[in-house]
Amino acid sequence: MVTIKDVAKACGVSIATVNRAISDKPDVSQKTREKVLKKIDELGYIPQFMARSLVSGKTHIIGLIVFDVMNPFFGELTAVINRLLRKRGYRLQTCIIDNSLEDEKEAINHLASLNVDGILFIPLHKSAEFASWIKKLPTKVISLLNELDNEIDFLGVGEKEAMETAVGWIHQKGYERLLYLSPPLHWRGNKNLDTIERRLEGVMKASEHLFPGSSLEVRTDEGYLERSREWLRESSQKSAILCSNDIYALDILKASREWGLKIPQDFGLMGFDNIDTLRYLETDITSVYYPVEKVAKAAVECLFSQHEKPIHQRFPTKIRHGESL
Amino acid sequence: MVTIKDVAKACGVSIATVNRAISDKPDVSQKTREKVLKKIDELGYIPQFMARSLVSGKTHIIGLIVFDVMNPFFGELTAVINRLLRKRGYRLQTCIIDNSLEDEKEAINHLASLNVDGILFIPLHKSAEFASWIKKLPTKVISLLNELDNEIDFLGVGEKEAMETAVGWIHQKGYERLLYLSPPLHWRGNKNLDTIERRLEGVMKASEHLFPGSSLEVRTDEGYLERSREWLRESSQKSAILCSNDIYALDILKASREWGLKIPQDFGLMGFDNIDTLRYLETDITSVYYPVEKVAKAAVECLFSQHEKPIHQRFPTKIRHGESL
DNA sequence: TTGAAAGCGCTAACAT
DNA sequence: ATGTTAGCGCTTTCAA
Repeated sequence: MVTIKDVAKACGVSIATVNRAISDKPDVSQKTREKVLKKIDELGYIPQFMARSLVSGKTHIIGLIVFDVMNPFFGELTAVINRLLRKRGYRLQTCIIDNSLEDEKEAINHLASLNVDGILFIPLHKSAEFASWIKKLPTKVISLLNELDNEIDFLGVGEKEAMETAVGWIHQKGYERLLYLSPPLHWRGNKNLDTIERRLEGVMKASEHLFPGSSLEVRTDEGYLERSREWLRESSQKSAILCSNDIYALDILKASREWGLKIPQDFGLMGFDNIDTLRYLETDITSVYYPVEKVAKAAVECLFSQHEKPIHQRFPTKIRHGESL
Repeated sequence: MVTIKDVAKACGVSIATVNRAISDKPDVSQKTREKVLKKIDELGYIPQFMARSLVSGKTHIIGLIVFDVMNPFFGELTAVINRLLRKRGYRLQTCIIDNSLEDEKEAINHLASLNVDGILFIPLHKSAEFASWIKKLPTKVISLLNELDNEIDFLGVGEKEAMETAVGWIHQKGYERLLYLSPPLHWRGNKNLDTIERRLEGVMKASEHLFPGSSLEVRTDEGYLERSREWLRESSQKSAILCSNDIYALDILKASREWGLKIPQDFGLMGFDNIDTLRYLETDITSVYYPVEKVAKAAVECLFSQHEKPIHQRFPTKIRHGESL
């Protein structure tokens, strides 16, 4: 490995001079600088980030932890954050955790140990111990989409209101019964993630009057496709399926073809996130638009702002009206 | 920041002892070890990765450079690579370059400077200078999907053969004319990327006999949607559009609805990559299956293998037959 | 079983 | 304009 020492030796100068030349310091003669830069190029010298950052204490890196890179929703979020950080002269280092709780902790730990200037992450689970562990970290941690704790900065959307609006809209369209598809509750014995909890709350609250009693069903387990089929068969009333994310909606759409059912003629369908993929479908699925750009922008601003009190910001969503209801 | 020194002081031992305790070295008394670990927990000490790696010279990090995180194809590739690396005790650090040539170089440079144990990347452009610059790096660099240079390790697929097979299949299905949609050629004055070049070659070669003369048209610019519409109008012969990637195919599919044309009744359509998104479409698009898993696996193996001669491996693709042809 | 000290590659303060 | 040196936080000999 070529070090600054090698360059210095090759140039017949001290390492301090080499450092001056590469750091654009003024106090080097033009001649020396050129000589040094030429040698650096010849030798293929690359300054070690590790050594540099050990001295400076800064990395200009922001860590991002993402648990799902297949869902284009997260791809979009990542892309936006990356762009905003680059503009500020920072780099984004993304860590993928494969829906694993152990990896989640490990990834945060790794980034903190890497001494990154901040960590953005989308929590995969919620627990009091996890939150207090995070609060003890020397690194600034911001949670996205899922609120973790009062004292941990958070950027997301008004989940409950989003669902209330969604249910209201479905009711307004004349639907008489509603099936809500949620991710599993209390996953691995943890508290429900913020989004799961609040979306469910929103659905329940709005349904109290709009879809009372058995006109609302909530389904949270893996067999939701079969159950959806059954549920649709059980009544001839006008029925709608509300999905807590677009992937579920896509699965239902796909299944509906096999079932020989038309949307919206045979039942209504609504998703959440409004992922880009929806554009390509023949059936224009109504979905809750998630303001990814706004959340990303606020997150990056939060990262660089000084604030005493923790930031908890929820942006409003809005319904993107399609043809599936 | 809490350092090993602080821990040592708090425990009344030397930093060497603290190090022994955290490094699972045998030569510490059980009592001391426990005391140290307890203090570490209390103080919230996190060993600095930078300092550690500066000493050891190892990072156990593999860098990955991706230029597009919105396309689920790359998401899938990333996820697979991540999983394989974790199994070997390595971490993946992903850098996103926003389709920018400057960022491409910068990202590689950053990872090399970070002293990662290897770099995987999907080249965004091809040039002799770029290749020789890469070869001078002290870090092992492996290119994926796009071959860069004879001496730089490469993993991908038989692009030319894939396209020959695709064209052959289209011909076999009775199509009489073919429109091939390729990404722009000689982007920003660079040599064509390997995939672009070879796919085009494959199309040309197979078409020589199967779609001679004006029965083949190649379109490479941005206005391909309008041109496709026109091209379809120009003849009543059985026509097929072959896309060099699924995103183009999705765009054509979407446009075809606006055009009031049915697939495959009015024209045939074929894509490349067989991205997961296709599953959700009503029209089951025929596409070339890209063996992502195999490529990822080979790439990771290449990373850890010692080999004198550069590795250049192309996996076979196969057609996933849908209903669009 | 423990401590002292060298040194990883670099930056920055201080000398010359 | 250039060189010398301390030290960033850690690991790893070498002594004790």
